[in-house]
Amino acid sequence: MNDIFKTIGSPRTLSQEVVRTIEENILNKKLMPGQKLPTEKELGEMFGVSRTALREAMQVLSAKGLVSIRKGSGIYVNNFSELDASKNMSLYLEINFDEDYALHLVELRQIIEPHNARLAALHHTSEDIENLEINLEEYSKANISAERHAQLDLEFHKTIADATGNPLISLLTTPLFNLMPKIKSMIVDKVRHNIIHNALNYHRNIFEEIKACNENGAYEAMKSHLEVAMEDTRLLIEALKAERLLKS
Amino acid sequence: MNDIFKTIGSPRTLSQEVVRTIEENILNKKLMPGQKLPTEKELGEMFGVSRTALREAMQVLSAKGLVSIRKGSGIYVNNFSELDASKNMSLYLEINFDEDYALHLVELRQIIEPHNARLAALHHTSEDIENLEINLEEYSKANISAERHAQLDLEFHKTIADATGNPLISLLTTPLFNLMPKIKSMIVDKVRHNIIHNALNYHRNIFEEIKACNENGAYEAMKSHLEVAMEDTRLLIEALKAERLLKS
DNA sequence: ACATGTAATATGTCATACAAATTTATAAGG
DNA sequence: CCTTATAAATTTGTATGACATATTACATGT
Repeated sequence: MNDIFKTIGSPRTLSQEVVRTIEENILNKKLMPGQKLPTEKELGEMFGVSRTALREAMQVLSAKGLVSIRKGSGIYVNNFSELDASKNMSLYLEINFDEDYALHLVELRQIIEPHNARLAALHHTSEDIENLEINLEEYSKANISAERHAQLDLEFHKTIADATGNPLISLLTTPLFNLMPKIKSMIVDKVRHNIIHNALNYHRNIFEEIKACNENGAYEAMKSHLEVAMEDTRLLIEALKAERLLKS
Repeated sequence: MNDIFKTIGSPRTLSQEVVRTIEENILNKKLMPGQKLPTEKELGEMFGVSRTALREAMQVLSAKGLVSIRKGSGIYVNNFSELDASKNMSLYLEINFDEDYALHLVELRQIIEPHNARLAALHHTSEDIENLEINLEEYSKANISAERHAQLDLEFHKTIADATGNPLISLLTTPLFNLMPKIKSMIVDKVRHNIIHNALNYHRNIFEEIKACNENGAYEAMKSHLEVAMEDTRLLIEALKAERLLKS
């Protein structure tokens, strides 16, 4: 008699129920990546719902990245990728982005990234070194756009995160790094324009220390790099505040 | 003449196109939280798609947490919450969880959490202190279940992450903390059972340092706490390996 | 054995109908 | 005039049937 009021506030729809069930089965490894699901018609009959409701569930699962739907072929359990996992996080950061976030971002980078450099010095593969070399080579060219520079900057730091050998680090930092171009373009606009060549020297130092497997050196090199980034960000915030004062 | 073969490989469905459009409008602040969208019928006419296709799009947006759909009422732009942003990340970690992840998790916690304690010592509010006190009080009781203990442990660390005043920190660490109960229960099972009271003393130390606004003390207290956690995790991995050897 | 065209299969889209929950309008009573 | 109860209109939830379109499987002819 305790469940009289139970259903109130939780009247889940049929499609949500189907989503939950499939999700559980993927979590329990009863559905494995690559596996083909029954057809929409069959699934509908199995769950006792119409094709309409079932399709809505499948669209949701597809958007989450849990299944991939191929027209004319069928529905397959997906290899849930890191990209799928971090997509919504990146979207959240973009929607809620403001200038305070820029400071919070650098603060967090100052905490994590020196350790990334340290771990990369310990665990990097030859492939990681190659990727960093390729990155630096293009980064040092004079005739590339500011957008490309920002992209290369981002990828430099991502590559180091990958080189730590800790997949959780690259997973969690990816959404953070994705904010960098937006902030960097603001800094270039409002504060100074020579920021690019400044970063190049720091990147070279970090790379050399990582390549030399010098964990302390890599740690300190990254730390110095981010201190400049923090200073630039502080200047940006001040510039934005001054701009607002002038307007009002 | 270069775009003859352009469309191949990107035949997005109508509902995906609708999702993308609404998402962009939310990102551009043209759609604000709380705002009511037109009815499904009207939206369908505006986009030139059937109600079926439009509904599939809305279900996807609802699952992502961007809109909330109220039966009989309408569809409203949602306040995209931190929970929505981190949900998929947590799911990814659960699906791909294995014993190596436990080590990677502690490694990352060792990097971030001492700084959390340090920042919490600097920026905590009186409410943060109250929450930690309530947590410790229940945590010290003898007659609560192991599951509840794990939950309180998790919340203790989450509260400190909130107390840093850096929303990015709590956002990014939440999915990590959500893995803790799973790992803790494994440690209690396989390694030792007195882990609970051990953690209590460390938690008390950390709390006192934070409350006293002692940033270095808080940093060191958290560091010590996590060194124990790392040791326990190493023991767990060894125990699991030994178990597998016996079986084979 | 291979290439090609055709049939069968599966997802994508639309239209219509009705159920169920909410909101709005209406009417009754004080 | 205000409150309340009832009814009507609105809106999302679900089901069914139909057809379009992409893929796959098969059969056919050489």
